Amino acid sequence: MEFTSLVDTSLDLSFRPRQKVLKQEVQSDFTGLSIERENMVVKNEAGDLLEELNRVSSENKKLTEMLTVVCENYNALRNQMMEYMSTQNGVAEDTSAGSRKRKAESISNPVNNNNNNNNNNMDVVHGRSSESSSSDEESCCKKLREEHIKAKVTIVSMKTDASDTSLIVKDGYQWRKYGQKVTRDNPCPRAYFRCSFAPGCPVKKKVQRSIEDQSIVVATYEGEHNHPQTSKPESGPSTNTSTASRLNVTTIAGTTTSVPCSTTLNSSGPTITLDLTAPKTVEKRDMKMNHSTTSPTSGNSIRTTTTTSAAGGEYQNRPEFQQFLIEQMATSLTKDPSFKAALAAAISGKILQHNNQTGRW
DNA sequence: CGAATTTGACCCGCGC
DNA sequence: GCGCGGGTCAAATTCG
Repeated sequence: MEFTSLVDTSLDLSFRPRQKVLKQEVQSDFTGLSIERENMVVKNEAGDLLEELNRVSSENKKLTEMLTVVCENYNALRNQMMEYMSTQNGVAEDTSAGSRKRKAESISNPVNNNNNNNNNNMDVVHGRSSESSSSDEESCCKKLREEHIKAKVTIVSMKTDASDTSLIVKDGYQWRKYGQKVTRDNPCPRAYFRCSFAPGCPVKKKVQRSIEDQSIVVATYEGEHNHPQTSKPESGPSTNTSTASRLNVTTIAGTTTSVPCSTTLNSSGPTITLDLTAPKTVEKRDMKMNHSTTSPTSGNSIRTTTTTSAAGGEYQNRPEFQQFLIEQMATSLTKDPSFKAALAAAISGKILQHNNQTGRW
């Protein structure tokens, strides 16, 4: 629902009419030829500019009022949407096991169905209930489901040996590989894993080497485990979603724009990479915080792409880190149209409130 | 021999 | 409507 993009709420507040006049004055002073006729032209222009200023001010006022209305509508709609989502969450979860059905599956025997995990069993059970719903509801639920899944996406990057092509990430959970694909944007194959420890565990992960640095493996986790961790990770921190919150691994909540500091390796923005295994290595140049020890088994260190980290607490106090963090936040906030709109609304609201109190404007 | 992995085929959403 | 590409399935193969 990108209706913020329908209305350009950005305001160019850098209106400086005086600048032009000053420029003219400076120019005439510079030439040293202050002709009377030129002064007349300047005076006339100043008058025009004053008029223009008044016109723009009134226009600005109108726009501010319109903006306030738009923001109010936006907030109202958003609240309605949130309410609707909360009421529909149960339904969305019911159908969250996926809607796709292969032709072969419909004619497959029960033995084949036994090979499927409980996900598919749930699919069968809930598929019936969703059949009764209308197509509109179905598509709506699908969108909500997608948003629901989106809210649980965690991206983790790990430093591994570039020669190691296994794409296996030892994160303490038991994964079953169910597919591999070469994607268009990255020549390195992407592997698809499903959590195989608990039959009904909906968590999936995609593992792919970074196109920029082949030694870095990017794992994308989708969903939340409904069971405890099977074993301790062999190296570095756990990269599952439950511990991800503790480690502040990049968790895409809702839309990517809501992440103040996007740290996906594929994104164009800078990356803070916390290597939680070597405390003394700091790559200052690209603000990569390395923190690595040697793994007892593989020797691979795990870098956790993150915004902040409990283990990286000492780095948070570093002025470079804080400055970088502030810059990142400022950048993402200024890029966010909804933030701009909210800010404009807040400012205009304050001004209007102040004017009402003082009776001026 | 059962479990895990590989891999080609299939499905489906999306852009043109 | 068609083609493309990402994601998934499931038969074949490998491994312990």
